[in-house]
Amino acid sequence: MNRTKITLADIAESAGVSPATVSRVLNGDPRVAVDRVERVNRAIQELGYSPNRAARTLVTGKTGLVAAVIDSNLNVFADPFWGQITTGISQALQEANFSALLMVRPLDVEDPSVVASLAPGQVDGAIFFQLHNDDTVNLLQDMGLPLVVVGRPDESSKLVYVDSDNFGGAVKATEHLVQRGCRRVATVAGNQQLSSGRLRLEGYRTALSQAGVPFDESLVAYGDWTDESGAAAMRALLDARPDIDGVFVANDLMALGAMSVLEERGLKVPDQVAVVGFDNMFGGRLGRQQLTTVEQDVQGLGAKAASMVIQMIDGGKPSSVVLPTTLLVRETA
Amino acid sequence: MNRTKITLADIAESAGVSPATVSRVLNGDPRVAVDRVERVNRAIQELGYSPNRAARTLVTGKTGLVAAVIDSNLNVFADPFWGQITTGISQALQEANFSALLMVRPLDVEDPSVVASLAPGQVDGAIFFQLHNDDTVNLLQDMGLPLVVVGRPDESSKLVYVDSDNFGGAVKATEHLVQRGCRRVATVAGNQQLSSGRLRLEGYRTALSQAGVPFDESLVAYGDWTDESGAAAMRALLDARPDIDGVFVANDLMALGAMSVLEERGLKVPDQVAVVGFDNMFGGRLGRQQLTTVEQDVQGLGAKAASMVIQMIDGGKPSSVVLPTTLLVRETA
DNA sequence: ATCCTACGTGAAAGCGATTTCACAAGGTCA
DNA sequence: TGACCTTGTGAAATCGCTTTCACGTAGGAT
Repeated sequence: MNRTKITLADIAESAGVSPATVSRVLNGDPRVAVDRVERVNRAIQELGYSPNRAARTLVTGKTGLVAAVIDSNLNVFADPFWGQITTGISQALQEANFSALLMVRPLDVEDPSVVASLAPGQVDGAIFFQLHNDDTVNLLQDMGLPLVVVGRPDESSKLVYVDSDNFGGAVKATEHLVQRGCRRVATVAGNQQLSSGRLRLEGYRTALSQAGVPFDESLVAYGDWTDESGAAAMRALLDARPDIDGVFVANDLMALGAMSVLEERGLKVPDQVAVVGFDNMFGGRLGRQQLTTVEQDVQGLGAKAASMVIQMIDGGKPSSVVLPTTLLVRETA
Repeated sequence: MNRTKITLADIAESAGVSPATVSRVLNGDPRVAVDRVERVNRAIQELGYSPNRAARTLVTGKTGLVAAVIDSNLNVFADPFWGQITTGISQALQEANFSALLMVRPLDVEDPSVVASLAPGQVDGAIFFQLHNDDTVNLLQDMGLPLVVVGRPDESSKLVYVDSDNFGGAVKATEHLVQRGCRRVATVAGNQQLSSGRLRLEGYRTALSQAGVPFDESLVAYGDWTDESGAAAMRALLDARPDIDGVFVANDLMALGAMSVLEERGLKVPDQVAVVGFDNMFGGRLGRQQLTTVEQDVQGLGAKAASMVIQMIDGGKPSSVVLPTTLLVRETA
């Protein structure tokens, strides 16, 4: 219940040394005599001192802060993805003695306040999520801000990113359906504005073409990641091609919708139509049957992003990373 | 691409005024002559200046930071709740010119690092989530840290909190089942370690007792919020009491599990057994049928928590708040 | 006219750390 | 023994901003 804040000077006095020495002890300078180190540490203990961040920041120029910036326009609200990745980020930063500053902002607008809060000296680095518009990010990068993007940006972009292997996961999922004997493998693709949506569709196409199956436009339908849209897409698919016997759905929530349509139509999963999802949401326990799906390590994604920013802060030049995804074969395919 | 940082002094020089005047303009001091205000603002624009936080913090003693502290022991990972509430917090803070500092830490252990990072001078306030152990929080409160808890703490606790009306929501859900004509209304209760779990169960009991229905232990089963546990609980319930014709399930995910069991047993929802959930997860679109459920305004919860902390920082003494919940009647009851 | 008040402004003193620089003491080498 | 390092320490400057204080200057009251 110590109301008055104690400063480094107090420690110095209490330990009978100079402030400089206390500072050295605090920063692990090896040149300080052992007995003094001990005296100082004891004083710190007794007085319950912890150094003032602002003061330290002011002189060193390092804030110890990394911003996690989320575009508030895309509705991450309902997606567990969001909680997982921030958890990963926060913990990784923490281990390196950084703190995570959370910013939920509309990034599509050219917003000077975002730039201002990330200007040199405000934070040491930043992690951006799934942006449509790279302008702000590029500007900040040009200003010298160490910065990593989660999700794949435009091809042309020079930004460093981390992403799950959406493409590879989709390939595995589709291959699995083919190997299982499916002859008419359809897909419910996700939002094509997002790289994850595009890459999962591309994986599907690639796997089929590698299996010697010509691409068939009528086997592709699009959703927007929600289960409703998955149901609608599945209906459209079945209406156009009743002979479908396998479907790769670009995320689990849409797979849930798709499966309810299959049931509606009296089609047995996986015997008549096999289903593979993506995300491993709720461990595949999302629907009535255990969903066969592709797992991505979302928390790992966050942790990786964090460690890469830290690397950049330390002057490193990490290159972009794609984390592996795993096919989990369960009941539906 | 301005590599060298510009300071307040640069602005002063460029505008031909003293640093003091620039500072006054920055802080909206009304005593500065209009023409000077304009000169200063122009200089700020031209040089692209934004004030250094650390320096400001150092002199004012205000960090502009509010910590959001989550117990990493409880698996918030998979729960969309988490993303929603932090979004609410972050946006509300932002509007008041505060930033959110994210800390995911094990709170059950007496962790000195948590206390240290929240010690006076490090942040202006803090928001805690769902804690089992109040010790750390109470300590920090005693140290004078403005602090709000999300979720209801122990009765004995003097902490200020925000919570959804779990009790009221459960009452409404149960009443709805009774009014609908259900005679044997069971419940699948959630984790009783958490206040939300306890209060939702209590709401169920209260509603029944108000309807003149005596409490029946055999109509209560417990889960741990997962759909698996919901399924297990539902099975136990049906085994013990095959005459159940309505069930209030303490969250939507468990309701999902419960409904799959009902279907397994060939029981029609809602005709033979009516089901009401809690949370309005994914807008009730979680299962095959549109789930009747209780909605809570999670983002509002976060926003409220944030505004209360800010109030406390400004010297106010806000009292705890319980936000209303709404019954959404859809297909399952 | 004289005095007082009010207003706008700038000089300068911090805020709490880090870090450079100089210095004293002791050890080494010739 | 004297010259030269090495090592540990403290004094003091510094980071960029806010804020007190004192100082003109102008207007109002007497």
